[in-house]
Amino acid sequence: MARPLAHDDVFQAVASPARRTLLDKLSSREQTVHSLAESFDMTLPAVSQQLAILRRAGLVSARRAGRWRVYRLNAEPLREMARWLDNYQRFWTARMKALGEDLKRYEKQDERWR
Amino acid sequence: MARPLAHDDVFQAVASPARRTLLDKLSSREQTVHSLAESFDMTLPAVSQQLAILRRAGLVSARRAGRWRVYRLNAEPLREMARWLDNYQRFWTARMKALGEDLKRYEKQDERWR
DNA sequence: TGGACGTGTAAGACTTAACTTATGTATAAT
DNA sequence: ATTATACATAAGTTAAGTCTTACACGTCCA
Repeated sequence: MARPLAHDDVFQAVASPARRTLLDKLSSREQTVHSLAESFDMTLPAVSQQLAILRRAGLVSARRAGRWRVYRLNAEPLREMARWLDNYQRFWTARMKALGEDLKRYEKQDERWR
Repeated sequence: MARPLAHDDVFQAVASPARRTLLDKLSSREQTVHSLAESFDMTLPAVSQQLAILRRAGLVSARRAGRWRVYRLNAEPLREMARWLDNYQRFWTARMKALGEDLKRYEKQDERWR
C-alpha cells in the first residue's frame, strides 16, 4: 500500500453532503461520472474531483468500460465509522431512561443545560 | 428553534479527529474545559472553540458550576449518522458473499478495480 | 486518421476551517 | 476591593477545501 489506510479520511470524506449524495446514488447501482453529474448541480470536473476523494478514502472504486469510467460503491470503510458509533449507541438508549432524573436534579439546582 | 437542526453539522462535527477525541473523553464522564485541554496538545481557547462547534451540532451541552463550565456528552444526534450508516450495512455483509464471483468475472474481462 | 466524447488533472480564485494571541466577563479567593 | 481563575469570544493568520476554466489523454466513430 502506498498510503496507510487513513482512518480519518473516511469520516472526512463523508462529511460533505455532496459526497454523501454520491455514495447514496452509487448504492443503488454503479454509474458513470457523466450520469452522476447529470443529477447534480455541479460541473463534471467537480464531480470527478469529489469522486477522487471518495476513491482515496476507499469508498468507491472505478473501472474503465470503453471510454466511460464506471464507479462503484465500496462500503467496507464505513464499518470503521459504524464501529466508532457503536460506542455511543448505549447513550441514546440509556439516556432516555436517565433523562427524567436529570431534569429533576438540575432544575432543583437551578442549573440549565444548553 | 433559532436554527433548524442541521443534519450536515453532525457529520462535519465528527469529521475532525480532535472533536472525536473530545467526544470520546466526554463519553466516560463530564468534564471541564480545563480538564479536557490538559490531555490535549491544544491551547484552552482552541479546545473551547472545538467545544462550541460540538455544541452547535447538539453533541454536547454545558452547565456552569461555580467558575467552571462542565461539558457533557449528548449522543442523540449521532443516531442520525447511525441511521444513514444502516443503509450501507447490508453491503459489508452482502459484499463478502459477492466478492468471489466479482473477482472471477472481472479477472476474466481483464478489468481492474482500483 | 481526424474529430467528438468521456474523463482526469492542473491552475487559479474564493470560501471555510483552525489555530494563536489578546481581550472581556463572571465567579471565587484573599 | 483587588486579584486570580476559568472560560468565551474577537481579531488576525495560515492552511484546507471546493469550485471554475482550461487543457491533456485515451477511446470510439466516421
